Amino acid sequence: MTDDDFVGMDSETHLFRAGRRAPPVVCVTWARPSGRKGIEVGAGARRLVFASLERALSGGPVLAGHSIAYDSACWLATWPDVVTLLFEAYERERIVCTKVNEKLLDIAEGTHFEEPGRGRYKLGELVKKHLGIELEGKGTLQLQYGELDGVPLECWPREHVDYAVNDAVVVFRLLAVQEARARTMQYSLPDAAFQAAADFALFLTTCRGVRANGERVEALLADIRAKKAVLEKKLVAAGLLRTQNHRDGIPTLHKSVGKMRELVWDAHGEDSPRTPGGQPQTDRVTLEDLDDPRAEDWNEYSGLEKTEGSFVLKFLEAVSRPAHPNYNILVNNGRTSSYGDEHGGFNIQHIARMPGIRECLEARSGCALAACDFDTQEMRTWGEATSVIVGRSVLAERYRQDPHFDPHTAFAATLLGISEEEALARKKAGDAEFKLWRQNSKPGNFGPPGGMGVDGLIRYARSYAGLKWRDVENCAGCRMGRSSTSRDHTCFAARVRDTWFRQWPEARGYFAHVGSLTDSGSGTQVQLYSGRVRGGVTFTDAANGYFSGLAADASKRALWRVTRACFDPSLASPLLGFRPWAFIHDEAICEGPEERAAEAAEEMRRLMEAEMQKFTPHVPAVASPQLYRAWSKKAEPVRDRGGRLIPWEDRATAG
DNA sequence: GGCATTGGCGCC
DNA sequence: AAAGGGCGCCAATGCC
Repeated sequence: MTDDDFVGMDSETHLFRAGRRAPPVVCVTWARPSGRKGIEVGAGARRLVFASLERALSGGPVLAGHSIAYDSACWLATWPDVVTLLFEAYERERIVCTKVNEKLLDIAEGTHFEEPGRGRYKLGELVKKHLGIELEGKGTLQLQYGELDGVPLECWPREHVDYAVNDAVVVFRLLAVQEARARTMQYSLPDAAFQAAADFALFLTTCRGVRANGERVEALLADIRAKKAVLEKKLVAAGLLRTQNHRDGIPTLHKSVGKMRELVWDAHGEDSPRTPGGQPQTDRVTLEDLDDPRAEDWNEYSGLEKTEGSFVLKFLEAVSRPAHPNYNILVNNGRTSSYGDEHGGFNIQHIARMPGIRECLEARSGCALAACDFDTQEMRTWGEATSVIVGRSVLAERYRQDPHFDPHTAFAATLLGISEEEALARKKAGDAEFKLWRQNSKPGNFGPPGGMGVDGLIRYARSYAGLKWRDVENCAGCRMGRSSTSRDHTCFAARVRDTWFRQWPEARGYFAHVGSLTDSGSGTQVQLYSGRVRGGVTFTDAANGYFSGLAADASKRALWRVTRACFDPSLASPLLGFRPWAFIHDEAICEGPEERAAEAAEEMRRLMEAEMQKFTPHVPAVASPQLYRAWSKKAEPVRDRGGRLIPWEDRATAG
């Protein structure tokens, strides 16, 4: 590695806090492989950043940093006019991140995992692991740079200068180790710079943060607590809730899982469904089968506890100041993840869809949320994957014939033994029975592509929100009915799976290929188009990987395009001034002035479809925009007479 | 008592 | 031959 290849960079900043996740820059350091290095503050730091980006764009060294998305966001916050240069540098793959690289390499090796809260990918940990160096000053010196802002460099304590410069030095030393690792694996990290760009986009999303409506949160909390109080009386009487003295002396109620296990055992004995650890299972589906009011109360109580603890209490903190959901750019299958922290952040990718929950989060005053999600994204990417791997895909052909093809209606028609024309007519007429069949056919389309078997399909169908196969009547040859148990579903599930294989004949060839990858138990998968590698995959990992990873790549590209349009004035996009607000796998949501939101959402659709189309050349890409003030899963696109999008209003919470 | 693991469950 | 995957988080329990 020479000075022409890379320059390691790092920034020290003021402390971040709620509402300021990208604080002002205090100093910027740089280091070259040859040993040259330096530190700049104030106007010098600004000149360094601009010059480094300009050089990178004109064939000079690529900028490398650890979590450089953070540095980039701080540069942008401190010097807003760096925006076009910065986005252009990311776009042209002139910025890379050693944290992203490390994850990509670990995933390729099959050794990627994250120990919760352990910071396995922090600079200090990686430097210790790969360079055998213990970095001094993390958590102490690092927190003191705010006090040095404005102080001339010659007055800085030596250790503060050395600490900052050293971070830039270890970055390119780490990069050298990563390049060597990549060489041994014969892996060129083809999407490293792109993942770094998407990481920047996601960090900007975190910076924006989300606000909650205090009245809605309070009302929801009161409602939950009232419902809990009613159930508590009954569950205490049944011995399923016990009081325990907390150490501060306040007695609190706790569920007695042991007692619940006894009820399951009483009902099923040796035949009880078991957890992997061998205990009688107490999940929702098992308890529903008990047909015991105590178990019903338990299920309802558990749901309320989950809603209160995981969602509503988090929203409470977002009432008086923004909360900042965090994102992780890369997990094993190529997707992102989201997580909470001690600063009031939370995992925004698992907020319940149940009406009333998401609605607590809303746009700031004068703003609307412009949202756009991909239509049946993973069905389309499976169609793409089978087109490429098998050479022919009925599913892809159907999408090409009709970009708005509905695979669930088609599959339900086959299951029911009726024609697609009749199915479509019944769907259009609002036929309730057909609607139920369509809903019940979804697990059949979602599960089997990932290699799901009959038992798995039953479990999936029974836990699928708002769906119960026991409600499917008239299943010839089955004993399906209101009192059916999980075993009675086997016949239906087997029929669903067989029908699925007939519906999409490309499935045989797909699984043959996936099986050949993993013949020896585990194998290596190369992602279509992006070339990202994942090692140590099992059959089901690989079966899922092709379509979920492809969808993830497309969605991240789409988010990048949307984010750049929001920030970079040189694009003069209708999205300019809007800010990405959330990213939920197949959906992007931006926040911005209500009066421009319609055009913004339409532009999101255009950009997202264009990006997705690059990843599914055999299948048309379709995305749907919509507007709302409060987040909701119930929302639908609403247009005025002129066809212009207007914000969707929830009848339940309007007024 | 505090930390680690398990079971369950929310999302896609 | 057969085979859902990916997360993060909470409460209860297990363990030292």
